Amino acid sequence: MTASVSNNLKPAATADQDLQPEASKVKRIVNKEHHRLVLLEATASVMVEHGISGTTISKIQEASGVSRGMINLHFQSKDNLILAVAEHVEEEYRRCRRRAMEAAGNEPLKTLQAIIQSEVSDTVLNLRLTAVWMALRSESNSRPELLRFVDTRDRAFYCSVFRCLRKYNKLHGVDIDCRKLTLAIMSIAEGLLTDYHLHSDAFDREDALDMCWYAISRMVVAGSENSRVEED
Amino acid sequence: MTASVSNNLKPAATADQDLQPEASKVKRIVNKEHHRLVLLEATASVMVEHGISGTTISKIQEASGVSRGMINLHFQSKDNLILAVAEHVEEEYRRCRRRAMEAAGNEPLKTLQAIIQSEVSDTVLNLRLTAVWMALRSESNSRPELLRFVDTRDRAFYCSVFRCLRKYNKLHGVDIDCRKLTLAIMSIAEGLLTDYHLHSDAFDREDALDMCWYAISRMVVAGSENSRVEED
DNA sequence: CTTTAGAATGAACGTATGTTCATTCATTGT
DNA sequence: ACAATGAATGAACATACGTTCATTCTAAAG
Repeated sequence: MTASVSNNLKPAATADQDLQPEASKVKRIVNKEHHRLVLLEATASVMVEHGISGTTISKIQEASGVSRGMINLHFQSKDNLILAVAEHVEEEYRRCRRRAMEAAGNEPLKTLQAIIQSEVSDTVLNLRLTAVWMALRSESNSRPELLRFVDTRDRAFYCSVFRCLRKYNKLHGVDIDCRKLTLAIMSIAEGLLTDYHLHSDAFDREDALDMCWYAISRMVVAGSENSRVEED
Repeated sequence: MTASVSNNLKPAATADQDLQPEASKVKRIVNKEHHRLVLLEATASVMVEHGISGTTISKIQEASGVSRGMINLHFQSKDNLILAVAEHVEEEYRRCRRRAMEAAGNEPLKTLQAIIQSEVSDTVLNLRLTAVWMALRSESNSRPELLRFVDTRDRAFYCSVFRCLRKYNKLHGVDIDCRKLTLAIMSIAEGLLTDYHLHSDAFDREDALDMCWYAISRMVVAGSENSRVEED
């Protein structure tokens, strides 16, 4: 992560070598970082396949191909490794959602649709992410430090949905309860995640998106004029 | 469970003893059954407190107070015990929901409200049930036999909600998509369960019910006349 | 080429796991 | 009161767990 930042500085640093004694160790650091990632990915895979109770050092070693001692060398302990996996997977998810929110325009319902679409897409609803999340969530009662990586009450998510609804209110002169509907929408998204986890084979993404958007558009347009939201 | 059924038959059976040789073993069976329940409850408690990966024979022994060997005597193996806990907790949940559905009248929205109310009540949303469910769900990928006890796609739940909406359609001459809204309602309920699990302390039951019912009533009444559902 | 720093290894260790089974204990039937 | 039945016990066992650390390997510096 931080290694690649100082990577391209190396050729320029010839005059004062004493000031950058670390710059030449780049390749090693990159290698180390590479192994770190291999371990994180392997651990996630083991968690998906064997659940948290089946995630052992031996299985991780087998899946990653690196030696037994590497785990403690990189992460100090297995618990720490699990924590790092949580961090790793959560960042992946966060990055994906941020991209979806940026891509949307400033038409509130369009933005909302983009958010929902992203939430149902295979960048969020996939075996790896859902399985790891469920595993971490089930452990978060006994390991509270895991909670923040798999939370249902993400402020950023809440805010972006809330803003869409508030904007919609102003634009159409209506008065829907933005807080309640935001929570409802977040709840639906959470429900879909659980459903996907338990039925990844039978899960129909389009169908889910359809259901989701039907529900949302009904919640949003209710009471106001019967202006339907089906634009495209 | 089955033991208490034949319990009160014992005094009457004096004429033909040969036909009921089992009737006298009642007290023993009751004792055995009692220990079975103690083990199930203790295991559930350990799962809540330590997660599935922290649920060990030693901890169960400590929590239940019975001897180490009892677990294999009653359940053959630890895996089997976990399965029995799944069965046990799921039955508890199912019984509670059935009661809620029976209590409701035949006014569709009233029935729907009763179902939702039950789903948010402390008989469903409580530490024990949610924690055990989450633990089992996280393991259901590697142990598919657990799925049926913690499924998101419960047919009985689906049907009862669906019927309410269909009845509402007929009653008010509207044409909401019952399938989609049923799935949406189920999704919200699932989302609340996850949220409760991660925030049992901060969770506000009334607030959740409010949110839930606001969302549902908007979904249901949208497009039709602006007949509000706020009756009580 | 030689030296050196730090990454990588994996055998070894102590502990904890799930299971077994010879034994003890309590209840029932005679 | 006395066998007989089967539930309950817990020490003992083999295996698997997470962690350690003396050693080997490798890339950079002199």
